[in-house]
Parts: sequence; C-alpha cells; structure tokens
Amino acid sequence: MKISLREKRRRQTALDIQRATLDLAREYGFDQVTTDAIAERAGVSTRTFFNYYTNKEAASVGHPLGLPEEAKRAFEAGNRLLSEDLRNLMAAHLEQIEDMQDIMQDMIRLARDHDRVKRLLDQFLAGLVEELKASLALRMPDAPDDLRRVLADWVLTGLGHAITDWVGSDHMSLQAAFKREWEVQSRVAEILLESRDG
Amino acid sequence: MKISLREKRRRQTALDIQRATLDLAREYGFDQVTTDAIAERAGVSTRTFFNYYTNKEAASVGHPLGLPEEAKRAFEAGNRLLSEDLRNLMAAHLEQIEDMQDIMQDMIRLARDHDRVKRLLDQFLAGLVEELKASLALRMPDAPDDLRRVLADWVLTGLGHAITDWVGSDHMSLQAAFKREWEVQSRVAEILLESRDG
DNA sequence: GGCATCCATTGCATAGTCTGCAATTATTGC
DNA sequence: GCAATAATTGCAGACTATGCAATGGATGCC
Repeated sequence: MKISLREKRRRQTALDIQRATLDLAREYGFDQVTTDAIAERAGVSTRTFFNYYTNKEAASVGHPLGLPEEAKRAFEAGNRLLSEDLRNLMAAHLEQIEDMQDIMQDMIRLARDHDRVKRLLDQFLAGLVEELKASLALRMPDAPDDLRRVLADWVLTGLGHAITDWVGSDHMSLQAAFKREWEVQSRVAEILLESRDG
Repeated sequence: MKISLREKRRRQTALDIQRATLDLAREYGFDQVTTDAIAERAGVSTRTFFNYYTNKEAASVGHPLGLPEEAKRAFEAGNRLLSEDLRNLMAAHLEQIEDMQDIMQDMIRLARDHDRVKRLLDQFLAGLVEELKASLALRMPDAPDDLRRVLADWVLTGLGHAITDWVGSDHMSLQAAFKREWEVQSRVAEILLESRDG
C-alpha cells in the first residue's frame, strides 16, 4: 500500500511517455523522433518530458522494475534449498514483467540498433545483479564474495536469455522461457561437476 | 487547438472516472457501488471524484459531447438543401460518438433501470435539441419558432433511436443506423404530405 | 570560418490540480 | 429514533505541469 495515488499517476505518465517513445521510434526510426514529438504523442509538455527522463534513450528504457521487495525479503529469510528459493524469487520477478511483452519487444529491438539504449539496458541489468548480490549477502553471509557474485551473474544471465527468447516468440510464456533456461544452466552445472569429479 | 494539455488530461480523467463507474455498476449493480469504490478504481481520491462529478449518476453519464462547433457553424452558414445540410451536421456529430459504443451501451443499459440516470440522459438530449434549435434559428431566421422546434425534435428523436439501435447490435455502424432512421422518418413525412394533398 | 537553424536541455515562476482531513448532511437498516 | 454507512463539501497545503526564455550543441549551407 505504499504507492500513493500520486505515485501511481506518476508511474502511469512515465509509462505513457515510454510507450510514446517506443511507438514513434518504431514508426519513424529512433533518430527521427524529437523530444517534442514524444511529448506531444504522450500528451504532456516538452518540459514535463524532461521532468521524467533526461533524454530519449532513458525514455525508451523507462523505469524498469527491480526485484519485488516482498519476494526479496522472503528470499533473504528463506530456509529451504537455495536453488529453490532462488527460483521463487525469480518467479516473482518474472510475474511483474509478464504483462509488458510489447514494451519489452520494442525496447530490445531498439537496443539492437542503438548503443546508447543498449548501454542503458545493460546498466539496468547490472543493477539487478547488484540487487541480487545484496540479497544473497543476507541469505548466505558466510559464503565468499566471489561465489555470490558468480551466482548472481549466473541467474541474471539466465534471466536475460529468457527474456530474449520470450519476446522473440509469442507462444511461450516468460515463466516457461526462464524454466527452460534454468534447466540448460543446470545441465551445464552438472557437466562442470562431472569434470571436477573425473 | 483550443484544448490545452491540461484540458486534455482533465477529459481523460473524467472519462476514467466514468469508465470506472460504469464498470463497477455492471459488476456489482449501481446501488452497491460507493463513490469511494469508484474513486479507487479510477485511481483518484474520493475528493477528486467530487471535483469532477456531483454524484454517481453524473459520473455514469459523464460529460457527453455536444454538436461539434465547426460543423455547427458550417451548418448555420450553409446554403444547400436544408435536409442535406442537416444530414451533414448530424453526420459530424455521429462521428464523434462512433468510437464510444461500449460506454454508450453501459450508459443506456443503466438508464433503463435507474430513473435518475435516465433523467440525466434525457436532460442531455434536451440540451442537444436546444443547441440544434439555436443553430436552426441562425440558418432559417424567418421560419416560425414552432417549425424549428418540431424540426429539431424530429431530428434528435431520430438520433436517439439510431443510438439505441446501434448499441443494441454490434454489426451496424452508428452512421448506418442513423441513415436507416432518417429514411423511416422521411417515409412518414411523405405519408403526411399525401394525406394533406388528398 | 561564420551564420542560421533545429533540437536538446535546463531554470524559474506560476497556474493549476490532487489530496488528506475534518466537518456536515443524507440514507438506511434495525 | 439510533447507530452505522455513505455522500458531500470546504479548506489549506503538497505536488505537478506548463510556458517561457536562455543556453549550448550539431548540422548544413554560403
């Protein structure tokens, strides 16, 4: 309940602007789109556009969702198998994303052609890694730093692949894509273990 | 261009509230719906609800569109056959309404069961009649008052029927419904003339 | 090079909107 | 007639959006 009505409206406007940006970029090409045009399409003044985003690139990426707080806390306090709790945490995160396939699609497509957009996305992903590392630090305080780092990396790389698969095909749910990715990674893990054992 | 960004947003909010009202009424029945619930569904505070509408009934009817100013002026200055110019004026008005079939549907259904809503709708229709009378007064200043009154009545009764037909069946366009109604009325007019002649 | 133009970006003052709260007034079921 | 619930309204303050004007960068043309 911490999202006030104002915050809610704020998010909506931010989304409207992002949507406008992506739509115009798709229609005319990112470089042809002016901030004025975006503002107009979104139904706000140019000034307001800049109240929300520092530039077109930022607008096209929007304000991506972090890990859901609630699930994060559950994870940090969790006591089941680590991999299981991790899967739950990620599932909660995926759920948030699930109904933005169209936006994701445009965003990723855009990132392919525009480094500055791609960089923003990468930065955001890096932020998620940090977030997960922080949670892992609480969940397994005694584990060495680099283990947590690799683990967080591992999971979020999976997320990235899953999202890419998902936006590429409309018959697969994000959850399914992630599950598949997770399985692939698990198999890799097994192989690594075999070689260690052998 | 007279609609500022603020005015635009205002209209959107007014629409959101109306939509919320109609949706909730459909889901739970008009009488079970509280203003609080409407405000929450619409994403505004209760106070804001009352900034837009004086009560539930008003919210469910919204701020219906009057005759489009531009077309009205064209009509007033028109010099073709009166019936022709009238049809054009109405066509312009219908065009405005065309893409609100869902709202209309809920509104009319609601009006069937709720006198206070029905009264508002009737009042609104009466307002349209006045508007048209005023335009007719400019278009044909020399015609007697009661002739203009009957004419305006005649046209807007037709509009009412057309809208009812339209919301009742989704395969017919509003324009088509009005055309059909217009033809029926024309036939009636012919019959009246015949009897006069005979 | 230098100028004109278009667009991005920012600061600032102001107008306008939304909200929380509390008080007042119906309405309704019992 | 009395609670309880819902509808309304006033008000002051918090917050947001906007217009405008200024600055700076980039581009393209003479």
